[in-house]
Amino acid sequence: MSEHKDFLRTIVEEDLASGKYEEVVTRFPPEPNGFPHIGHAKSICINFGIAKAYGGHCNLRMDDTNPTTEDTKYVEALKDAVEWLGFKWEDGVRYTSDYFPKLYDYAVELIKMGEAYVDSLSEEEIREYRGTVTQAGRRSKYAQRSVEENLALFEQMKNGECKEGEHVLRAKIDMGAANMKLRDPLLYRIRHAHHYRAGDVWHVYPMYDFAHCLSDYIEGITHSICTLEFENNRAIYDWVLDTLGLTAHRPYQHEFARLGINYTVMSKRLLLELVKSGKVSGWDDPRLPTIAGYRRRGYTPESIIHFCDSIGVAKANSTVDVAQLEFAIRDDLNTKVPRVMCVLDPLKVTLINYEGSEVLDASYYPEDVPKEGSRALPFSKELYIEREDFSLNPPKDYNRLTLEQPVRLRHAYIITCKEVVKDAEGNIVEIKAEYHADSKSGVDTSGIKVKSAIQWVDAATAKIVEVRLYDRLFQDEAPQSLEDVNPDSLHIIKNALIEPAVILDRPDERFQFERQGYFYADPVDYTDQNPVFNKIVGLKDSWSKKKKIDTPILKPQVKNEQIEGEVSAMSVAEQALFDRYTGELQLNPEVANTLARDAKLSSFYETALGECDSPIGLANIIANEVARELKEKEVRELKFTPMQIAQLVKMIEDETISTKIAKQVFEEMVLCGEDPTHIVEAKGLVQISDPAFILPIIDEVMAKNPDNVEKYRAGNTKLFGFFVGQVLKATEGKANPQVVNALIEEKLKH
RNA sequence: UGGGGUAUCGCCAAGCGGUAAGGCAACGGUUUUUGGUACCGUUAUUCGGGGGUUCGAAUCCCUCUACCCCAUCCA
Repeated sequence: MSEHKDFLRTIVEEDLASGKYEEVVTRFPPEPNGFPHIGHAKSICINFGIAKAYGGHCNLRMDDTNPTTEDTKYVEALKDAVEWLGFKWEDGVRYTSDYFPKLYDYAVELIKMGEAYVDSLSEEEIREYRGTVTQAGRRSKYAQRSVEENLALFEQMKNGECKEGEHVLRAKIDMGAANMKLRDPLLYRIRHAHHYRAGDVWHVYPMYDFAHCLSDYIEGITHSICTLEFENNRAIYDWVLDTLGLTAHRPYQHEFARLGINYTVMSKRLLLELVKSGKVSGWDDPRLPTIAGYRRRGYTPESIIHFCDSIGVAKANSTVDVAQLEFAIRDDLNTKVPRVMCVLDPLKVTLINYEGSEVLDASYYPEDVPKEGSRALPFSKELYIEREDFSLNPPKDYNRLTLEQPVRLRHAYIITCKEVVKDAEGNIVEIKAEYHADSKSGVDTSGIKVKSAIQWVDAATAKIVEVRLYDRLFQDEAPQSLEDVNPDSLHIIKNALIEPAVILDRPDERFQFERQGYFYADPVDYTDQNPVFNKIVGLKDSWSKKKKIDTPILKPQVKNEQIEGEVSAMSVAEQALFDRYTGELQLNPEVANTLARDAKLSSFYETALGECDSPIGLANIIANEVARELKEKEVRELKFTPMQIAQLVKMIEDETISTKIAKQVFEEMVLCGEDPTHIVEAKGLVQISDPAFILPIIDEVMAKNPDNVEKYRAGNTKLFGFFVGQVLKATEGKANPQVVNALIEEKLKH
């Protein structure tokens, strides 16, 4: 993690520091109705990570309130994912279904309080009564049922005496609420379904909005962290807990943006479609962004965690470039994994001047990886190299084998091409080459300069392996449907050749096939008879990139033009005020506009005007500073009065205080409502304009930052603000900024 | 369209009135028996647009724009 804290950690730290909670308790609450994907990994890292970082704990809870979609196989997958990532949950796995009895009791309590009712409208009617985003809904006539009737009905619902859809339990909140979620949300619905865990005892099941907040409360959760789409639900979350009076040590919900990655999909629906349609082999298909998929592909838990840490946590919807994920796995594997040689597309090479065979000792790790180990590498007359590593008509900057250009066989000798053998169609089928006996790796005395070293295998001892190459599953950067799948996302090479140590010694399960990428022995299909390797990720390849640059694609640089919308017209009264402000009072039109359009502001202004005859100064501070305070408050809720603002403005006008100090004083007034004159007096905030006092401070600042002085004099005039800021800070804001500016300018000249 | 959110480099993302962090990507260069790694350097006079307040604004005020979420008996 970088030094900065994300907003969630900032909140947690504040809550801990203020004593709101003694210990942080979080939870990861998936619904067991699908396989977890890397978006869940982000949530896991956040929830478990925060708990760990602040010495608290995190629960794993299955949010299983919908019996028709949930299944044990998903809870297993969820547990696996958390475990594989290396996190530990507190005690056993929790289940919302375990709280069903408690939840039922809370519902009964709400009914008794008159805060919930049994509604018997049909599903369509409920929808209709809910209204639309612009129109208020209307309440069902059943909302008038008595507490007794509601109690009896709810009991019948629980006992299975009602049909599905016949009744629901709803909270009695507000059918006209602007927040649609608050229009008497459903709390319970009837389901005569078998619950994978609770069995058949229940006939009513709680809805998310009712169950989740209470489950959090029951578990003593402090910070209930979820994704952005639940922002509107927070109002119900708070309503339920507050209405039930569960306010003592209650949790609060905080939302962050879910993870998106380009060229893939994260929606449960699309993932399920992919699996069901057979476009992928299963939930653990290595092309899928599921945890099981990444795991099978060969990603390490460390790489996933580092990735999640690297992308940050914020509230802006965003799509992370898949390159960032690929970086995380390369970066992790680079220092961990042995290097071996594998030839994917073999081209035979016969060494015409070599006889017999030998065994080379080759290190598994390059010099820059601090790990030890080597393997025996057989070498003889017949070898295979990668077809790509030989060229008859080499492009510019081609570093590999050509008719004229020798190349080193990694860990072995330098070879020179002598003859190219072609078949009837003109395809190259074999290279006849000479090796240089005095060029053996490590004891090279040949003096031959080569431009690169290439991988190879010994024909006699190489093993045949299956290699599965994966490309992005979708061809569209932001795929919308299965239409966008990449038809070419899987390439299976049945006859790749690999050096024997990989198969015989099995020094690891992940390897770097030199110059190609990182590969993983498939945990499912690998057998001794048919070894299978999955390509995790390729190496960075600046060569193939370079070749592509020959045909540069010029993106048309279209800058979206901003459309200026129309400002709504002022009412007659507002217009009259505006005219007076700009005319008689000489206010800036913008300030006048702000004041005139806001009744709270204009009345505040009018009152203050009676106390002080500097209309412009008053208007500025009211339209800017006071406006902020009045955004979510009424005038009577303010601690300060128009008269006090008038006093403040007077002090600015007679230069007792600078505008900077005025801001400070204002902050104080907002909090305590004291007279500005008192605040100024108590804190000694009188402005200092005497150069004799300021000059030494400037000297000090300049002496402390000689490099910045130099930079400024070299032309970095942006640093001017830095110096002013430093001097102001040193005087706790009391120095007259205008005087400081003038003095610094003078000082910095030479 | 009511309400709730969000906008800082190609992609993430710090910043909370005083020098526009960092990572990924890209581009140069050095080292290299992996066209890998590592290392060095370059890449935002500008923060969605326009105004305003201020000595000083990405940060405060006004306003406009764009995008996301909400009208499942899903979570």
